This record gives sequence, C-alpha cells and structure tokens, in this order.
Amino acid sequence: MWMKIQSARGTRDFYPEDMAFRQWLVERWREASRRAGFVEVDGPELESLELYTDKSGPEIAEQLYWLEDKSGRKLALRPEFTPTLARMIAARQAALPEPIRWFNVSRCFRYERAQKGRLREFFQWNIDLVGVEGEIGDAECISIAVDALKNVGLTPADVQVKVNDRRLLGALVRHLGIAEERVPQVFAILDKRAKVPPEALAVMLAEAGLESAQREGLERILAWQGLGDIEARELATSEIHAAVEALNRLFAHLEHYGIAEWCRFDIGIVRGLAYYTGPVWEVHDLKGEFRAIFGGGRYDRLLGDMGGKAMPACGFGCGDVVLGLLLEERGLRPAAEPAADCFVLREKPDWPEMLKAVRFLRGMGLRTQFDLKEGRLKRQHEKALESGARFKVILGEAPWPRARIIDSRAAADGAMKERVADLAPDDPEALKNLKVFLGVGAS
RNA sequence: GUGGGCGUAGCUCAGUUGGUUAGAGCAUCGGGUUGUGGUCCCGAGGGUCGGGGGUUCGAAUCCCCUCGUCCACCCCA
Repeated sequence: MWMKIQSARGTRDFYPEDMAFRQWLVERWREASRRAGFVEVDGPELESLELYTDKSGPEIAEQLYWLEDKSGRKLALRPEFTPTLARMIAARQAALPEPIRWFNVSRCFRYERAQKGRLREFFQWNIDLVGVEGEIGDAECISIAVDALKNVGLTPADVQVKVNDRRLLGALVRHLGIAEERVPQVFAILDKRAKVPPEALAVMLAEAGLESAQREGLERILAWQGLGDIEARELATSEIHAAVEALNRLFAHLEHYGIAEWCRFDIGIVRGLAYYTGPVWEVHDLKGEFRAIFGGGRYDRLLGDMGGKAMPACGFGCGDVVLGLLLEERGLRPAAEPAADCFVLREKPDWPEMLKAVRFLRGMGLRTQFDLKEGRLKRQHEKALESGARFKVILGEAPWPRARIIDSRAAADGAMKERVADLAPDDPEALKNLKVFLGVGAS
C-alpha cells in the first residue's frame, strides 16, 4: 500500500542520475561564488511565519507552506532565503566587516500551482553583497552570475542578462505625469509586457487611469533597444539624467569585467518585487522558451525595513529548475561520473584474499567495488564494465599478493595498459610504482 | 484557486466500433553461447491499465469524482 503513495505535488525524487546532476549544478554555483571570494552561509528551513508576513503582509501566508508546532507557534518552510539573510545580518551587523560577501544554496518551498519550471520544492542559489553602494556592486553580482552561466557551459548565444534600473523607469513614468501612487501599479503592468499582447497591455494601462498621451509615451519608451535610443527630450529632468548616468556607469563596469556581450539594456525589465530600488536584471534564454533563470537587483532599503540598520545591498537568486530544463534542452546536462575507480575480480571465491585487496585499494583512497553477489568471472567482468571503473584488479591467476591490473583508459598508442604487480608491497619502490600506475598521488 | 489536455510495466509506447488469461522494445533478474568480456540465444519477474465510484452481460476503452502531470489564467520573493 505504501507504494501507491506518490510524491507530493510539485516535489521531485532524486534518483542517482538526478542527484548527480543536482550536485554538479550546485558545485558550479559554489565555484562561481568562491571565485569571487564569497562565503557560504545557511539558516533554518523552518522560520517563524512572521518573518514573511511582516515583510509582505498576511496574504503571503497563502503562498507558502506553514504549520503550527506542538506549542502553537506558527512556522513556515522558507520560500526564499533573503529574509533569513536579513535576520542573520541584523543580529550581527555591528560585528560584520563590510562589504558582506555571502552566498547560500537553500531548499525552498512555495505553495503554488506547479508548472513547468516552477515547482513547490526547489533549490535556490543566492548571492548577496551588502555594504556596497555604487554600481560596482551590481556589476560584481552580474559578473558572478555570468561566471556561473559559463561554468555550466552556456554562451551568449544561449542566454542574455537583461539590465534595467528602476530609478530610470520611475523617473520616466513620473516625467510622463503619472501620479506617484500609480507607479507601483504601472510597474506591475509593465512587468507583464512579455507575456501579454500589446493591445491587452494598452487596455490594462487605460484601466489604470493613464491618459492616451501617457500610454503613447510608455509605448515609445518600451520600444527602446538601447540606452542610445533615449532621445534628448526624455533627458529633460535631472532625475532621468542621473539614472541614465548610473546605468552608463554600470555598463562601463560590465565592459571591464569582459562580459558586455552577455548583457544588454532592456527597459522592460521591472521585476515583480516591490523592494528593488535601483538596477534590476534577469537572465533569459535567447529563444524565450523558459521563464527567467536569474533575477537580481539592488535593494538598499530592505535590511533597514526588516528592522536592522539601513545598509545598501544587491544580489540575485537562481533556481535549479529552469536552469536544469535549459541545460537539458541544450544537451549540456553532463553524464554522471562512475562511482568506482577500481573493480576487484577473482574466479574462485576467496573472500579473505578479495577483502585484503579491497582494503588495500580503499586504503589508498581508491573507490573500490567488487561483485557482492558472487557471480562467475564473466559476470564479474560485465559488472566491472558497468561500474565504469577505470581499473580492473584480477586476483587468483597467480598466488596472492600477485594481481593483474588492467587500465581501461587507452594509452597514447591505443593499447590497453596492463601490468602484473603485488598488492600491498613492502618494498617502497614497488609501492611507488604501483601508485603511479593507479594514478594515486605519492604520499 | 479557475479553465482545458494528458495518465497502460522502471522508461518509450501499441491496444481496432466496449468483447477471452492486457502486449512490444529497452531496462532488470536468471540460464546458456562467445577466445579478456558491452555480442548472440533462451527464459523469468514486473501492470487490480493513476485511484474510487457508476453505466453495461462485459470497461484500459463510456460517465462522474479524485490524485498526479502539462498548458493558459492568478501569482511569482
């Protein structure tokens, strides 16, 4: 009866191939993080529900998993890492040297309808850079994201970082005469522009109370292909001027990071979240088949709003689901590594001898398998082949400790390398030779 | 949460207008063959056809509910 129970909606089982891929992906994330000198942190998967409702309002409880513990405390499975980060920083901020360079890989949960690329349980990589005010901080974050993209085998022909700045968009919207209190609503509508036909967008903007001149102005702005398209008359206000200069500084940094070809300005990038205060960016696949792979930006007020000292901050998040789908689709998902380096075989069963060999090989740090099911030699050869182990160690052809070792990796001339040697030799020279043959670092 | 498509073996899928004990390939397990082996041959296990209810002499097939999945909406930290 237990086998009738399916995995819960929106969750995944990770069989060995899936687990290998997940760990490979997480390792690529960690490499990119560490290359930039970031350190890993983590917090609990269970957090007080208030941590999320205080920030986003009680409605947010509908969109996450929460429960009451045996004492009646309301706890939530974390839907993201940022609130935890804010809490951790607030608790120690006096002692943390700035800038804070932290990264995190967390299992997160969201209670929402599962769809392709969007599950209820997923893994998310977060980079947070706290204490850096200038565009160099945003550029640093983007460069780490691009490093990770390269690290998994993607190229600018596959994906692109689309960069915008909320201050620019906000200044332009205000310049069109749109009331300040309407700006969040207008942002929310603009955020949908890629998913909705232009006519529908116009209707939504009209319903938001925008006059036709304002709608036309927005359409003109959204048609911009680059910063160079910004017409002189749009630069009328100092606010717009300053925002454009900030973006120019950001792009200059990206140029010097050597990643300009990965990045482009896109006035349409808004991000759904209200807390972004400056540059915002997303990574999308060029074909537009998938939803955003990365989302990031600057959130200078978040830490202060969460009860800590106000500190400038920027960062991004990247989930495993969409990135995994993209890599799968592009054929970039790597094959799992073999689980063994050595496979020990012996025709006549002789466990003491077999286990002496196994202990010796494992003692050298070699991942070693043998046939636990006592198959005949032919079957053992098949299992050795299936294991993917590089070395076959064949016992019993000569008296212990003599073994024949076959290196399945072809030599330069294409021949199989093979040698007969004593296992666990006392002679240091023989041991050294054996280690060289088995590719074990001398020690 | 709303609407729609799809659920047959571990995987990819057959299964005629409703008609005997539901099939194939791959995979798994076992046996045999083959000259350091991934070949070939033989065999086996595995499905209450996602689950439950209904219609019918009879349901994988038709109807309802439910679970899962995919798509669109809502939302997207």
